[in-house]
Amino acid sequence: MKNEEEPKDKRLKPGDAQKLTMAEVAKYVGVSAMTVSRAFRQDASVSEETRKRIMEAVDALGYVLDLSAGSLSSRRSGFIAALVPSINNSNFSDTARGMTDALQNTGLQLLLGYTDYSAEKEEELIEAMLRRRPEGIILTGGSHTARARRMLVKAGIPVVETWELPEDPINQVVGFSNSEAMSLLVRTLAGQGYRKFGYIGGTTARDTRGSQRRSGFQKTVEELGLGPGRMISFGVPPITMEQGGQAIVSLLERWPDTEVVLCVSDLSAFGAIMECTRRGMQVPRDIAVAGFGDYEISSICHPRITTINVDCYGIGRQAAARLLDTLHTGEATGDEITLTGYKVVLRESTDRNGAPTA
Amino acid sequence: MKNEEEPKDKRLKPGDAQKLTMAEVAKYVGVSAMTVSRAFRQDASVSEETRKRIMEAVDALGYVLDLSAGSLSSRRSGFIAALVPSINNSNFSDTARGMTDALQNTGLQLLLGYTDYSAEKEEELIEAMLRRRPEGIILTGGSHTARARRMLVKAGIPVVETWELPEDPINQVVGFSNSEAMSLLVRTLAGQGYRKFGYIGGTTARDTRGSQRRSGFQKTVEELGLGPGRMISFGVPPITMEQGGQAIVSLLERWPDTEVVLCVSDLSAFGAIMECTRRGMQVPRDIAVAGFGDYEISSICHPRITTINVDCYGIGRQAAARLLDTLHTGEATGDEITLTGYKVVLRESTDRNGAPTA
DNA sequence: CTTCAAATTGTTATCGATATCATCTTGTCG
DNA sequence: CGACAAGATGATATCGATAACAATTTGAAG
Repeated sequence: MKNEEEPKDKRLKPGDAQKLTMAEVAKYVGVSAMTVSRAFRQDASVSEETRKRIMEAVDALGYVLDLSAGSLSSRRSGFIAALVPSINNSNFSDTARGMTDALQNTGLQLLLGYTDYSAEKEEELIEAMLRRRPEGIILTGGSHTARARRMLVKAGIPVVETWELPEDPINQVVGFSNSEAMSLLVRTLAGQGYRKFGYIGGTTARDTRGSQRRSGFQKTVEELGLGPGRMISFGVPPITMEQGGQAIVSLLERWPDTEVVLCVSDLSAFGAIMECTRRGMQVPRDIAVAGFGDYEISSICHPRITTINVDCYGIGRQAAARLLDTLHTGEATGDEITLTGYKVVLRESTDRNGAPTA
Repeated sequence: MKNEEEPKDKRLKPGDAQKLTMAEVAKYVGVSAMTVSRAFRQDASVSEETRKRIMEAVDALGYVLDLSAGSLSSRRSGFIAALVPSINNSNFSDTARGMTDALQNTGLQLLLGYTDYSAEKEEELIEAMLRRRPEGIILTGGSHTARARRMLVKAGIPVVETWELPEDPINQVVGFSNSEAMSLLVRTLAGQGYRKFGYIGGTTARDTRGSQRRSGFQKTVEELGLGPGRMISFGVPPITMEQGGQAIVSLLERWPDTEVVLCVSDLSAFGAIMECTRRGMQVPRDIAVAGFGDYEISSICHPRITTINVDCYGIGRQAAARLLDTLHTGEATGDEITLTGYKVVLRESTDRNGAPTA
């Protein structure tokens, strides 16, 4: 019944993939493979005329450079590895974009992985990445398994840790103190007269930045003599918008007189605010809420959310830039800490003068 | 002044990166390199005892497999390339996650790139990706430059186009009709009694899924005899939340009696709703709004947003699964179209019975 | 005690580019 | 005009693993 005669035009013919090599391009042009190789790099010495002829042949034949072969002999993979906790989080995808942009036109390509906030997953990924012999690696945070650290050091490539200030950096750092940033937010709000502070975050273990924010909160509230903060832990980090909503409900059940609630991220803050609105409470009139991260949503939603703006994109961009520096200067730069900025963005959700809308 | 005697403990010593090779591991254990190579693959025939000894040596020496060398000789790169328009968009990052998950434990790694909704950027990226000799490639959408198509066909690897149903597929497709999905939404809302439809989208050219949604809207509104839709184009796609807000303002200025506004995505719908709220209009009492994509925000915000739920994660997962199939069956599978589901999710933002809150 | 198949390990060639050094032009300058 | 530097190109070895085939060992069956 099968009609073998049907036109198999578009079908993938195995033979189609004529493995074209540089040597064949070279033969076609009448030069050596080495010259073709040179023609692909701008620095190399090939006469303009030859390069032009070669490029025409490349076009005509449809040759595509094979970097896996190239990187073996040149001992340069052309990869930069980057690990982020999650890519569905726009803070981190902004960071990834910053890295991609910084690597533009450098001949380096980003090899991206998601750790899912897990140090074990990170360890696995680090090994998987190192097998590709990246020329540098960018990590999120400073908590790694012992084996991960060992592999990184042994790899002998520059490492940049981001988004935090690790106590014991492996190499370079591009980030900020999450604890101090949260502290600043607490002080700012306390300066506006708030006294009864609540906090919503995930159950602590996995998300180190989250726990740093939490401890910054706790420490500062106590320093200000405002007693122990009212802490709610809800769900495995990263906590969702929905969990933010659930969390604020339990927080207010337990401590109904809370004046302002700080959240580990804008996403949970947003969920919290929406849940309050839905329950007929007005933010900030009845309860003030603040987030962390300055996600797009926070400047758009109603009421707009007070938050800490973090230079996510800049973290990625600078991390990649530091790496490039180190690669160029021959890795002698040593370790540095590059601090990235953050700032409190006061918006409607903590406005002391009450009702968000008219 | 420089103290050369300082302990350079953590500093990157160039010599640290003792290029360990398989041969050295082999010598250490007293076997051949080939046996070490075998020990790394589960299928290969190595006695358990030998494998154990080798793995202990690998651990002791800190050897990490070099896949760039491996892929050259095995002619299998272990890469799957994937191009998405943007990674800051959670719909696409869900798709990326679906692909990553599907590739788990297959020994294949995702090589991810962002096209920024540009066919030229896509062409560049396709070339960059092909230089790594991926074993398959996943694209978003069906619009590619002529050269991109040529390169893809020539590469002789399976190609999966996603998120749309291209008229002339290169190879396999995993997606749905954006136009029909939008059409379904229009019909559903018309069925609820809405008559005066508005539409908010980006200026069309770049985002092909966006323009398909737009044309689905326009066609259906006319088919239903509701006259030409009221269309506002605002900003270069992907349009932001903020642009959604600006767009609905101009739409309502021009056609104040509009009953329901459909938006190219939930993000613009959200921005539109928030802007309305801010201006004292109630959604859906004064104006109904619907989105597209069922982003997390839409089920959390207030009012909750009516939208089209798309199986973003499933698109990624199935695209990768199709690719794996094709790779296993030796590429003979030929072309197929895998339809992914979508459904209308009716929520408060288009509720005919009025006021969102009590 | 053979014999032969299966299991285990080794040897050699090779993947496709690039580093390195060698060769050959060309042109400038004393 | 000779010498030498700069520019362009080529020949060969090599990067570090794996494919393919060969060799050896082991064990079960006859």
